Amino acid sequence: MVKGSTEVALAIMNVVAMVPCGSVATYGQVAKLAGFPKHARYVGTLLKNMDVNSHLPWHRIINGQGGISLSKLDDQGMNFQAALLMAEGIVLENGKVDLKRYQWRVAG
DNA sequence: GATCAGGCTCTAA
DNA sequence: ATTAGAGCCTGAT
Repeated sequence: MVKGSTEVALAIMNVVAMVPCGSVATYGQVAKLAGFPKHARYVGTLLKNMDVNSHLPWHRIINGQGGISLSKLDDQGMNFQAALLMAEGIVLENGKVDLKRYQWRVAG
């Protein structure tokens, strides 16, 4: 992962890695915190390339509407990401997350 | 080297 | 509040 990664990728996955458990962050937020408010798309593009071995909370990254853009479905017939989110105590309503309740707020 | 596509967001009507 | 168009950047072909 580190090899071939640009400073943008490093900054993004750095922010993603610091997202607290039980909270979610939007692509734009991660990109902005990373220092690249325009790289909202790249966040997804990057996480897409990331494997589960990345041990990064990529599942905590969702779009601005609190919805999951992924199409990956698990045995439960639901989004694989959604399952991970619920596993952290996050409640999904209508397949979406209440950003007002779970969106990650920067402590500092 | 150029072109196309993508897990998005912002601004305008 | 919803719909439509433009913008930014990288990865793959």
